[in-house]
Amino acid sequence: MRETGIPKTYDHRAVEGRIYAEWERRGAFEADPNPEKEPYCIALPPPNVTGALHMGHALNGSIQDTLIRRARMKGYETLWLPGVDHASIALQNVVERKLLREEGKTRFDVGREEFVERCRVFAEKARATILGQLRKLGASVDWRRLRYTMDEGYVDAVNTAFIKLYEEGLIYRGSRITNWCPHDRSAISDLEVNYEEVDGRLYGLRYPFVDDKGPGPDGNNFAQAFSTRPETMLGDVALVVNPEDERYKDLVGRRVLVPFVEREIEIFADDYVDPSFGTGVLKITPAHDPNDFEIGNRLNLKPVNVLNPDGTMSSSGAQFEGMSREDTRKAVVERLRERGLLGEVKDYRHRVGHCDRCGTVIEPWLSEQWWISMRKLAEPAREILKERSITVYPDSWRREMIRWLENLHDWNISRQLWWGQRIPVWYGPGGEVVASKKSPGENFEQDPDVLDTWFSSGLWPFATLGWPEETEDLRYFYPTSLLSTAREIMYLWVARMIMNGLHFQGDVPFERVNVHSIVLAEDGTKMSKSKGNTINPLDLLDEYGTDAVRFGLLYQSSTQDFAYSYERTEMGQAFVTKLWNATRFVLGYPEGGESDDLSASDRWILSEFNRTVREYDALLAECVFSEAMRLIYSFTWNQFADWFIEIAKVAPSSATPHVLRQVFLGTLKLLHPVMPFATEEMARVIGEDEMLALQSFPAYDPALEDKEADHLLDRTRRAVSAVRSFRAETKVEGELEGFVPPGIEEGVYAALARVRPATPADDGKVRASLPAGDLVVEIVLSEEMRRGEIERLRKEISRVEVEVKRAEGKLANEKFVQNAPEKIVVGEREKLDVNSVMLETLSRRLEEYL
RNA sequence: GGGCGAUUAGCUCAGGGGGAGAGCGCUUCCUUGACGCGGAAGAGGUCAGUGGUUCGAAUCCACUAUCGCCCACCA
Repeated sequence: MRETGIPKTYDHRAVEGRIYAEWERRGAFEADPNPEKEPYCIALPPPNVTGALHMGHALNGSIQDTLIRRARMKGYETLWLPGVDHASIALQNVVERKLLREEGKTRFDVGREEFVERCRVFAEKARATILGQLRKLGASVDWRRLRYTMDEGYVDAVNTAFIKLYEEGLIYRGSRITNWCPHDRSAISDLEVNYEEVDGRLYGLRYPFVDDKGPGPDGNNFAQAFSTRPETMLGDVALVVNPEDERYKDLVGRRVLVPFVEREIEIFADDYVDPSFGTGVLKITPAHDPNDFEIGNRLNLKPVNVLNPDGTMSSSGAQFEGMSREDTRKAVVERLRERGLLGEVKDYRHRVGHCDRCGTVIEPWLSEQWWISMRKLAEPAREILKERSITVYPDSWRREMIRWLENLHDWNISRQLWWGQRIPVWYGPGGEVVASKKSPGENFEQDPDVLDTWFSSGLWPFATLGWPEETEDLRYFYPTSLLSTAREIMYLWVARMIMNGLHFQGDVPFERVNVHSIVLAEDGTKMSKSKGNTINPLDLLDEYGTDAVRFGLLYQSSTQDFAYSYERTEMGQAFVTKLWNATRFVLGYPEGGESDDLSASDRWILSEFNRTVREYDALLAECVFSEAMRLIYSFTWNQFADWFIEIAKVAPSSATPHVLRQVFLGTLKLLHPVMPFATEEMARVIGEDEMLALQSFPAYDPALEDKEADHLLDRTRRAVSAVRSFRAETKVEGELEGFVPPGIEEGVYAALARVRPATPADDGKVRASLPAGDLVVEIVLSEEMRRGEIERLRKEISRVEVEVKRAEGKLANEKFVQNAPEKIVVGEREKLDVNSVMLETLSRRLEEYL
């Protein structure tokens, strides 16, 4: 064995940067329309420019890069298109918090122009960070095509989409109840509201009668309703009871007074009211509750909006004007108590909406907003999913999206935020409303609002390829091949991309969707900054090496969420080391030319490798990463390293040097998509001239399948293991003598089991009979070992007896023989035969020794 | 209130009608000329519970328990 002079462990820090630079220098990741090749394209889900990448990004990056590199090696014109998202509301919140923390100012203190500039600067910085992290991760994206949702071209696509939808009547302006965030002073969509259980109270509110019909049916001179938000009573415009409610027949049509605002309102009947809830009387506040809004519409009542955009009481709030909604609640309750108008107050656990971005309690609030009418857009998307024109892994998410598409409401897309794409609508001096990219004339004012950030990202798969221009890129790469994403944005983003793709491009945005796991903290809970249990992927990449982290993540990745495990990363690291040492072995192994003189071992490893190629590739194609990792790991470690390398040391053929190198290089190629840096370096070390990234992926070759060699090596390895086992149990040292079992590779067996062939002179000596599946290995023993051998035989016999009985029992069952598949029955018969012979052999041996 | 998923070795998790798997941890042995981030040999599990379907169930079905996650306008 030659001295290789190669360090004993692989040093990722010394390798990764150099190799990434080399890939870039070679233009390895660049893709352009090429009529001679099939396209394969993934549009990277653009990370938000709000900070740094997290573990989810690391996982999804690993997944996408693995698929992309595999496709590239398989000969596709492969484009991974990178980009980042301006993240309107999220970034605005981040910058606002920073402003408050560092300067004690709000966005209103600095003004819109200055604030937007600060957002821009922040975004620039975050973007640089993120792109650096993608490089660290080894992402093989085409950097020339980097897109940003605030790029001029992208904004133009956004405006085009808006104007088109507006002209088609699918975008409209309307005054409705929206989810209002008083902190952001903006409307948000239904999907941006998180409902959380909170311990609240249910307050009994009494409305004194102001007509002359005397007390109510319960003898009181007031009607009582319950509310969790007593301050909203200032906006009450009616009370409502159920028309079927016998108790309140006489209440309908009577008039009561809303305290404080001293407004007289009427009691109506409406089916919506649940008589069993509270008193069965419902207060109607159309400006602050979506149900009330509808009931108010039915009753033709004008809403009274009592809140300002910042959550304080408006001028309609009488004496409470200017107070916060929280203070108003306390004050209203107190004043009611003083006036004897407060009924029961009960503890009440209920769900309250919070702003997804800032956590503020959402106020249902009547305001004028831009909406997209969803019904017409959703229908084609639903059809496409129903007919499985998009494959979704796992399929349950396809059904979930269908369900969502069947029940969705119109989408509020205007935001009263500052950071984002301005709505391309202009208001003229004469009340004109014009949707246009540019000002339609003098004295026109552009709508001050910006678009929901998901409106722009919904165009991602085609806007990144040049849309609305009919570019060559768009024609060649659209629809993209696959979208890989976390499930938390299936509705926010994925479903909308499908709708938009079908609407604007007339085709699906991607052929397949991979819904990946969520990476949880080590304790199985969600990672969150506030809990302080986040793991920074960059730290991991630095400590363990990118390839180890990628392998660990893919090994854990399935359709289930998983708790991040350092063990898996350590496993990846150990795997890299194992490969590195195999590299050193291959490098130091004697060279040999091509030879046809293949041994059974050579043929076996080629056959085994070939089968691995087929299965591994199929698993990756179906996004079954965890199983693919298990398979390639076990081939590399348990077949190639544990057996073939050991055989190559002791029983090589003239072809072995070539086979060893061929299989090892093939393994590096299989692993390259997953562990790009280390495999690239190893290939270089063993003398490959061309970078792996530019080489082709191993293809399955039926000619390499070799059942005979598989069978032979299977028997040989069992025989070797049986002897090793025997040695460990009996603690015999040194070389053994034994009879060579039939149908095995004699040289391999003798060398690895360290068994010298017995001679005819040994025929009469004491032997150990070692069962090894369907063969028996016989070892010559010294006379003094006879006693121990008797014990060992008894144990073996009782074990084999159980096997025989089990098989006999099964085969004696007529129903089993009749109903079980032929294969199973035959298998059972074979087991019975093998074990019967074994039992006979062992029993005979035992008798001889007794 | 609906829906989806999970419950498998001490730990973290794969698997998915025909003798229970991996990594880590544990035990014994091995400084063999790729590798102690290693090698060899082991120990360890009525696959949450109860019923059912089946010749056969950890696997399919129903229910129960526990834990997650989505969705929903009951004040």
